[in-house]
Amino acid sequence: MMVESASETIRSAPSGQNGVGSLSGQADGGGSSGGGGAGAAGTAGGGAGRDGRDAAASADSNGEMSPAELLHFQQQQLQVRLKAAPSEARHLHSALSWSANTNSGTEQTQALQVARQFLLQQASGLSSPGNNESKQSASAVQVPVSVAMMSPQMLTPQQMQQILSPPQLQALLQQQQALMLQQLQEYYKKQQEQLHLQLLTQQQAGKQQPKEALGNKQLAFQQQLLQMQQLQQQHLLNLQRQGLVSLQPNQASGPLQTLPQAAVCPTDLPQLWKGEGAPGQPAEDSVKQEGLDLTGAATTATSFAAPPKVSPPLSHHTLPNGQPTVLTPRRDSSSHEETPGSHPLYGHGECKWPGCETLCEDLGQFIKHLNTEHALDDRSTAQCRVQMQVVQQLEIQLAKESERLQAMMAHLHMRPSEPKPFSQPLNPVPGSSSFSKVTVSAADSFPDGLVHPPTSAAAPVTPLRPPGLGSASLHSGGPARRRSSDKFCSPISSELAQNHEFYKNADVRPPFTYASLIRQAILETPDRQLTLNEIYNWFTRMFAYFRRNTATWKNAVRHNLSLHKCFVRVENVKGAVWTVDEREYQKRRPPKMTGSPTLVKNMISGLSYGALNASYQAALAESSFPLLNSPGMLNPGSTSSLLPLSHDDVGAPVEPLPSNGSSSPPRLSPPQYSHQVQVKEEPAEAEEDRRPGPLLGPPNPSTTGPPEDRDLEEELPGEELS
DNA sequence: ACCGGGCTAAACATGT
DNA sequence: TACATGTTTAGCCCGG
Repeated sequence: MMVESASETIRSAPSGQNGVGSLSGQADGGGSSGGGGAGAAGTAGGGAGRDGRDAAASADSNGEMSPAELLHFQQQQLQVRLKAAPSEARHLHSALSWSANTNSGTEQTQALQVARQFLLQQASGLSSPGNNESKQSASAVQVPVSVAMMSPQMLTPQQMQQILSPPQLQALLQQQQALMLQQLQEYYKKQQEQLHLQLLTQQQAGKQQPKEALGNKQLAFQQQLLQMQQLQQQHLLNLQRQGLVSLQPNQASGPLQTLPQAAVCPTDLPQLWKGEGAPGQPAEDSVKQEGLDLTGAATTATSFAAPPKVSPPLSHHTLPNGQPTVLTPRRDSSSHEETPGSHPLYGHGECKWPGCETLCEDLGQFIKHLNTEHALDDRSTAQCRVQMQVVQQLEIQLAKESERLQAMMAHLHMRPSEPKPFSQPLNPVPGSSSFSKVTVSAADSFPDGLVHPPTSAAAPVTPLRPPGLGSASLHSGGPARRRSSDKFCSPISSELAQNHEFYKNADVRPPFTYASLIRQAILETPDRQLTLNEIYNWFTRMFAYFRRNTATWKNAVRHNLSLHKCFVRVENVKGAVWTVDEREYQKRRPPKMTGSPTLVKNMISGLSYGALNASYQAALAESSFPLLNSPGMLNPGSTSSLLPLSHDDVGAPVEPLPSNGSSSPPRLSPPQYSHQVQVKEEPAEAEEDRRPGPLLGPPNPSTTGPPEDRDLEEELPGEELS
């Protein structure tokens, strides 16, 4: 045992025990075990739905440049961005190509609009610039998501550490980064050519177009840019807050790392180009029109300032002259790649300053040039901003790609899981008996060792999807680990409902405590009572994880039933059944929550994400409440689409608290609880008694609501009790 | 360091 | 006797 417990923490030992599905195992009585059925189903997707579209940003940019210039600039921007941002490029590309084909002015405009829409959507999370608060919340939500997508880091470093060993962490991070970078780079290359063509065509078309149209487009793009900037900045901030950035301090090459820096110091931006530099020297492309880009930059700058603090208040402090001073221009180790003697803005004998290709014999000359031509003035500032935007685009793109990657991994991981990955790998090692280990194996199991690290990958991925997954799988590692989640778990029902398929098919240990699961099982039934065997069946039916290691978890179930007062054994005609005494159940945890400090804390965090954001998010991630139920439960519909958002904001913690319960449905009245308790002694009566209760009457006659609803209700009451 | 909650393992009692 | 069901106890881990 000792050994096992030790391993438990790590969760790596695969033990599977009698791997063979123990499903039937519980043959005896009740038997309704009915096969577990797996309905596969959709991966649900949850997928991030956050739709952006709101981006209201009103564009105001006053056209300070001529339409032609604007177009030019615009194209420039596009090019740059495209180079950097593959996926976006894709969209823009499609839009552009479309226009190119038609070659008609209007159509082009449409194409641009499409592109713009796309951009707006990307910036979705951002709300109207005018509203700081809303902006914040939005960003809060969004950031996490994207961050999560970016890598396994979605979990807080601590969590990761907890779950994985340092080497594992490293490997994961590197894997992820490498993947993403690769992806981006590849795409970038592909798109480069196409974009070139597209841009050319667009240019032609553009010339024929009325200037007004161009102006509009420009505005649109500017808006987009602004939004992007916001998004990115927020994102970066969050990254920093969450310490994610720190995680990958070294890798200088990828966009990933560039991002943080970029956000921090405009001067570093150029590096971005350098780094990618490969294909067509972006710098050159983007530059080509010095005059323009200045204007362009200027324009942007103006628009920038104009709108209500577009720039993220947090990171950037606006200087007196309106320039955003971005934190410190710290030259990080990474950037140093480029030899000490060199300068990030100097390469190939020329100045890499956007829009400036001035040739400089040597570094000294360059420095001189830099100080004279690119001194701290409005122009430079504006250019910086533009560059920042570019970087932001990249960031966004990266986030999107990451998201996609995650989704892909999740997808691949999940499906196969049923048939192959999960079950097989896990079982293999029957040797040990502790099932806890099994879980681990799941993670390891990723046979290919590919990216789809179910667990690892999944974790990050899941933020959206199999919410539980991330944490769950990870947590699966240790029994205890779960605990934390449990606190928030109360809304298990919703969680389960949403990830039902996932847990059903994935051999992931659910992030809930036995007690909560048992309760859930019982509450899901119409009469709210189950025999032990039925509980077993529920476990195996609902969780693939419990189809193995039966002995262990069954013992745990029994143990929990006996141990917790909240589970009441009722002698029934048929035998003994177990019921839940909500009052007791609520007492259990609420103690902490209800208490106040903690509770309040949680509440607050849940309500005002702004502040605790980072930590809170981390907590959420850990808790594995992906979707965060509370809202979801209430508004099932919304949930899915807003997953990310809801997830973040919703205060998971809140749910347990009845406080807001008021909003929710009626909830149980205290009396009901008592009913249940009573029930135990007189089963038959008890049942009847319950029904009277508005909510309870589940099954048949009186009441209606699905089990879940009841849960909610029940959960809420807790406070009162406490 | 302490405490409480949670998980696992086991021993033991009972009933079928 | 074997197994299911319950109850208890003990040890470990983790987070507050």
